[in-house]
Amino acid sequence: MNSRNTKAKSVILQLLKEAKQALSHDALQAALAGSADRATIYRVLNRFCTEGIIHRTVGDDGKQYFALCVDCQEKHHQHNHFHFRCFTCGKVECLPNQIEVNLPKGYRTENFTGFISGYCAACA
Amino acid sequence: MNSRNTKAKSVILQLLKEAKQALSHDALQAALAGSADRATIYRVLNRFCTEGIIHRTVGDDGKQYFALCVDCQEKHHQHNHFHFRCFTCGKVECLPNQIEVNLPKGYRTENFTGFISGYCAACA
DNA sequence: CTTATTATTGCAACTTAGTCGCAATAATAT
DNA sequence: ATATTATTGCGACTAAGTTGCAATAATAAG
Ligand SMILES: [Mn+2]
Ligand SMILES: [Mn+2]
Ligand SMILES: [Zn+2]
Ligand SMILES: [Zn+2]
Repeated sequence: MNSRNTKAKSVILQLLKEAKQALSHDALQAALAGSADRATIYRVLNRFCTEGIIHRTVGDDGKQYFALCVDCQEKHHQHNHFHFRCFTCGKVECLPNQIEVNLPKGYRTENFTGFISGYCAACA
Repeated sequence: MNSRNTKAKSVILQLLKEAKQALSHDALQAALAGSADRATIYRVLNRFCTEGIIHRTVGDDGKQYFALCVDCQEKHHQHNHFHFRCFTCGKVECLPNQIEVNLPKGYRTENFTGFISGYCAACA
């Protein structure tokens, strides 16, 4: 008996699908309008992350943002892309380009976070 | 009557100079060993940032890290570099290479954050 | 040196983001 | 229909960072 289908899970996943951008916990909570508990939302998001169907990035505002995995295969995840947050409209989007970073000899990457904030084309 | 020389400011600056890496608030607080208040440390760091003598980066642990500006001119700051945090020894270092990110047409960068965590050569 | 001005500090209260224990609920397997 | 246990809701908790306010002390002025 592994994963179960629940209201909270399907609604949160649906919201992430529709959004086509990264969402923060509080954005989801607002969209859920009381239909799921605060802690539940956190737990569902964390579960989705470990299951590999969404990925997490930490913004320069110190908040976590979650987005669907798009170019990821079941086994091989590719998350070395930047995220852009617009100060004005607040949206956080995954930028398409994968980034290469030269690490010093012997260093091993476990987690990549790229985050740029500023003004999007519509708001600039 | 602009900026004043205080104990807290000079000690914190000294610690950042000696460290040769990025330090978190709590690392500084521990090093200060009670010689400066929690809030004071935060305020000094924020002041240093706006004065442009240090720069701030937000880690994938959600914490802020502060490091001296090295390649920065008075007017032109260059902070488009990644930072590396080692899970084992905990150090956070500024990586030398400046990074270019292709933004969509019309986007304006205000803030760049690059953060990689994993294991450094000594700890891997 | 003495006094006045005000940048800076210490302290406590507060906010926000996220986690966790535990009992109740409900999805699934039998 | 029943048993199992993943998931939820609630509340308490932690950690990071900010802010108001009165006290302190660095510097400028006399
Ligand atoms: Mn992915
Ligand atoms: Mn700098
Ligand atoms: Zn925008
Ligand atoms: Zn290390």
